Amino acid sequence: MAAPRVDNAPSRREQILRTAAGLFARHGFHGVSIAELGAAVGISGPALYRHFPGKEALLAELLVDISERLLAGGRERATGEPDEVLAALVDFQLDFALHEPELIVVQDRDLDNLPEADRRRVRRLQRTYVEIWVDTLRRLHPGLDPDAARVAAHGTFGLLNSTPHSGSRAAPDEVAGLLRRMALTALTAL
Amino acid sequence: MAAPRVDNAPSRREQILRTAAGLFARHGFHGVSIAELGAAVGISGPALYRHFPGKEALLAELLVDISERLLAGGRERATGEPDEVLAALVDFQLDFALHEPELIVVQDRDLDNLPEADRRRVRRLQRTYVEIWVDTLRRLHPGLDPDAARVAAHGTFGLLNSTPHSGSRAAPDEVAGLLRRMALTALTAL
DNA sequence: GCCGGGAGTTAGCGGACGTTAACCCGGACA
DNA sequence: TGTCCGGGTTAACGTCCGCTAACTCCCGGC
Repeated sequence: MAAPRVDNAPSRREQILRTAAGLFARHGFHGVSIAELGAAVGISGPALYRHFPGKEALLAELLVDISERLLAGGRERATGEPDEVLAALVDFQLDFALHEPELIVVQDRDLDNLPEADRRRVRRLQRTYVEIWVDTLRRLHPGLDPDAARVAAHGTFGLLNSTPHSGSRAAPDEVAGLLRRMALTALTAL
Repeated sequence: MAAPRVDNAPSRREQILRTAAGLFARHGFHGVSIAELGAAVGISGPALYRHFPGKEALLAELLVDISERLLAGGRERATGEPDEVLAALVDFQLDFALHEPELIVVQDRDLDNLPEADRRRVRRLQRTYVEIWVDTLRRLHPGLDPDAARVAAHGTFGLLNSTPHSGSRAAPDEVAGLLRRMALTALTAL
């Protein structure tokens, strides 16, 4: 009975997750109460426990889902000529950052509010995703130091993920084009 | 039992601020209790109120100080040929990010845990700092759209500030060199 | 027409946290 | 030498929060 219902539209659950992402992004995990979250989806307080075993579990589901989606997206684009792979990875990460900025924010803000087990799992997923970037960069620039590649990858994430912070009201595709160009240009400096 | 006051020893206040920065960076503002913070500096709990009127005031002092230092550093380097100014700004921001990663983290993680007044003040300082970058970029690339310049500036911050997230144990000056090169290269893509 | 269970409600518990109160103590100095 | 006072202590208060309990209601299947 505790088995997850794999129905095709548990809309409440998803609504809660989406709303939680927004609130956590704005106020931080500890800055959002169960009651507030409930109110934000139109139910109140303890009703959330009909859908999630607890607040931490909710955060865990959010973060695991994000990192799994990033990893899956990365894997889909990992094969081929390194320059094309890199371009695809940049576009993918950029798309994610532009379309779901809350998730980007939550992921690096509240990672350590997770219980140990989930945190380790998320870290593992993230590390694997980064390794795709590292491998691609090293295929493109043979002899590049792995640590340097890792620094470059994280730097590129910072660049591409900067849109949530800049709160730019400029036209989204111009922002996208600019950041893509900056990222690809930066990565020629290796 | 109080240690004899050595002149250049950091005062209690400073010790508290420094320690708070580290703890806030690791666990977030709401994730650190007054008692924990007190314990971390060797006193316990309410003694902090001898030095600060409250927890929020402590955070405010941290954040205002950070953004004032950034702005001051930016202003010092703002005059001269735009390419040289830009290089100096990159080096400055990079230095800050490498030497005080906790402050970088706290600044964009806990900004909205500030009381209104302080938050507005910090935002203002930050905006002014960004404008130095924007002006420099537009002097370097005449006709560059101001919004685009702003996006580019924030992107560069993201790139340069990525070191706290990457937790790289690579040699610091190699990291610095790599990120500086990436940033300056990226900014040629405008 | 019953009835079983998913989904919601309010009441309440226990613990943590920020803050205040009341007290203490050691040293600088008139 | 007596007195202030800065900086520390512990106790306690009030609030908020996560979570549980107990109850209600709607609705689909037999």
